[in-house]
Order: sequence, then structure tokens, then C-alpha cells
Amino acid sequence: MHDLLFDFISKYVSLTEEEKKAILSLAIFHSVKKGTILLKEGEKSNDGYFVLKGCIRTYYIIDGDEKTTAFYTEMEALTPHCVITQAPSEYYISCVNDTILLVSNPDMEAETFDKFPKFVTLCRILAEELLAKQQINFDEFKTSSPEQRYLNLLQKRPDLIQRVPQHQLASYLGIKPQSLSRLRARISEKNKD
Amino acid sequence: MHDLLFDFISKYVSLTEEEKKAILSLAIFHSVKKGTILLKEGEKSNDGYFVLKGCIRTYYIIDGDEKTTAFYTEMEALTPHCVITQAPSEYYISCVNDTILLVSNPDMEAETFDKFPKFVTLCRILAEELLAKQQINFDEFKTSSPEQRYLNLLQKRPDLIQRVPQHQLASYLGIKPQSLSRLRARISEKNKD
DNA sequence: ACCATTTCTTAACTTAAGTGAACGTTTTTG
DNA sequence: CAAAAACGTTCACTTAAGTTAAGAAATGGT
Repeated sequence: MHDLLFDFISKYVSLTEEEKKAILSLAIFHSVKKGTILLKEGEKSNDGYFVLKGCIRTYYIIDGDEKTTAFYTEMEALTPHCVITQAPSEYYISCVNDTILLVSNPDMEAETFDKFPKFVTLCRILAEELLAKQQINFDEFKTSSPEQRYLNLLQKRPDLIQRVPQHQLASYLGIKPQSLSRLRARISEKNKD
Repeated sequence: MHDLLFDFISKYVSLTEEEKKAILSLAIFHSVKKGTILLKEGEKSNDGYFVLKGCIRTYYIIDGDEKTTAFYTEMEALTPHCVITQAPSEYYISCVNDTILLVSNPDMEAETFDKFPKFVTLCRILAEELLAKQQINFDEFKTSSPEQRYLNLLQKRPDLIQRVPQHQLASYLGIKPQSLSRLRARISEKNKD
């Protein structure tokens, strides 16, 4: 499990043994059961998450129903908006499957940043890279139809379609569950020919 | 013009006079005319942009027509995806209005980061903050209809509706120019009562 | 193994966005 | 200044998503 983490980090900066130890001494690993809610709307929290195994999602409750807006799987990081703004959260975070997480918080980070400036650079690069990736995602979303978005997801993250319930996928694609059902029927109708 | 920049930075970290001088000696200010193309699809570039005054946009050309996906106005930064990936750009960047830009590149940044570690922290915080803001934007986009998105824009960035042509706004809202026209007519019809 | 709940699909109907075309208006530019 | 190009609106028609409701299938808990 630790190797997964260090292999990932080594893509960005090289760590000494001392630095690896520092991470392990500070990092808090959590095993979380499917369905567990990590953060609720209205709550304040300082926890950031890094997914080592499994899948978590963010969702809103609007007019009584859930709108899932993002999924985070292996080697993806989520710093909730409320950690940045120090305001109550606008959304929920919960576990789609049994998940192993690394949980961080700003105090712990500040300490590490002081001792090992390299980590500031690591976080800067990660954040910049995520930002660019996120922008491309958003661009693709804006410039394509629900059907194209679904086909695109099928290509790029087929794992999600396996492990995530349809109604959660639907709002992720920006449509209603019934529309996703219909859209899938339409596609498999086309593929019959 | 410099004051604008330093006022902005001072929200995140405090700079000594020496550090301010370092920025000014490295920073390259550019005045750019409306319509100028800063980056074309297929080109490689290492330039990042920080908008001091005016407005720039990113757009794709898909099936022969422009799809505008983002606008950057005063005190907003854009690091093009191709700077991160070192691959040819997928999109164009051009000036919506006459604009004053601060242009940076990784070499220059690396030098500054060495001399003043404080700038690494500044960039980390900015990137993390932008990432969180961007996520909320994306969430709002996914969970609302074109009409809601337009009304939302009217509230949050009324300046854009003033200075940006309708057909650019339309793709930014994820719809066709004709649909935006109709949608606006629908809204003003409602407001007559 | 059974019941309750949640999830997924289907269908009929409504609403809004996409499409193609026409037309008036504004802006550009030679 | 005049012609051309770009832009915005409107309209009729097509296509796909939203809505409401019902029932089938899968899942979970005891």
C-alpha cells in the first residue's frame, strides 16, 4: 500500500528515506466502508483526502435528490472547497465502495512544509497539473452532448461504469437517470446493425 | 498597474521590497490588441498568462466553428494545458478586448522559485484555490439548465455579458447562439409581467 | 429465504435545445 | 463611403432531454 503512494510521488519529486519516513509518520491511513459519509453539507472540516484504493464521490442534495458531480479513484486527491474557504460545506462526500484513504489537514501540512520544502513544490505541481486536467475535462463537457459524454466516459474511465450506480453516473453526465437509461438503449439499438 | 498586481499578491503572502523588485525585473508586461491570437491549436508554447486588464478567452475549433470554453479577466491566471504536458495545444487563446498581460514561462519561474521559496508557496496556494473554485464552477454547470446558467452568469459576472459577443457566450454556456437568443427572449417575456 | 427498499427500465407526454435558413443590423475593411 | 463580412434574431421543423408514473430487477437486512 505504501509502495503505491511512493511510486506515485516519485513521478514528481524524488524522496529521501528520511522524507518517506516523515510522510509515514504523519500520514493517517483510513479504511472506510462503502456508503460511509465523510463530510455533510453544512459541516466544516479541514480534512483533505487522497484515494489509495476504492472510490469516493462528491454530491449535492438539490430539491431533495442527489446530484453527483465528481468521482475520485486510485491516486486522486480531493481537497474539499470548505477546507479552502473555511465555510460550511456545500456538498456531501461519501464512499462509493470500500475505500482506503490517506487523510491530511492544513496543520499537519504546514508542519511538513516547514521541515521539507520539497513538499511545497510537490503540492504546487500536483495542484497545477490537476487544474489543467480539470479544465480540459470541463471543456470536453461543454463541447459535447450527453451521448458523446457517455461514450467518452466508456472509453476513458470504463471502471467507473462498472463500479458506480447508474443514477450517480447520470448526474455526473449532467442528465436524469431515465435519460441515461434511454440513451443507453439508443446506443445498443444502433450497435445491433 | 504594478500596484494592482502587488495588492493582489498581498492577499496571499507579504512581499519585501527586494522581492517586489525581483518580480518587476523578471515580469514581462505585454499590451495586446483585441483579436490577437496568443496561441494556436497545434502550437507548442511555454507561456503562462496573468491578466492585469482586459479579457482573454480559450476556444476550440470543432467541425469548423468556434467553441469558447473559458474567459479570463482582471487578476485571473491561465497556464495553458500544453505548458504542463509539453504537447501541441488542443485550443486557441485570443484577446476578447485590448488587454494588458503579464507573461511568464517555466524557466523564469524556476529561477524565481530558487531565489525566493515564498513564490513556490504563493503559486501552490493560488493553484489550490483556483482548483477548488473551478470545481464549484463545474458542479454548478452540471447541476443546472442553460437558462439557469445564463441567469447565474448575469448575477456573478455581469461584466462578461457586456464585453463578450453573444456567440462566444453561447458556447461558454454549452449551447448554440440561436438557443441563447431564444432563451433571452423567453426570459424578457417572463419579466414583462 | 423472504420482504422491503432501492435501483433500473420503459412508456407517453411536455418542454427545450439543435438545425437550417432567412433577414435585418452592426462592424470591418478596402 | 460602399461592399463585404460578421453578428444577432426569428421561424419552422427535428431531435433529445425532462417529467410523471408504473412495473421489473437487483440488493440488503433480518
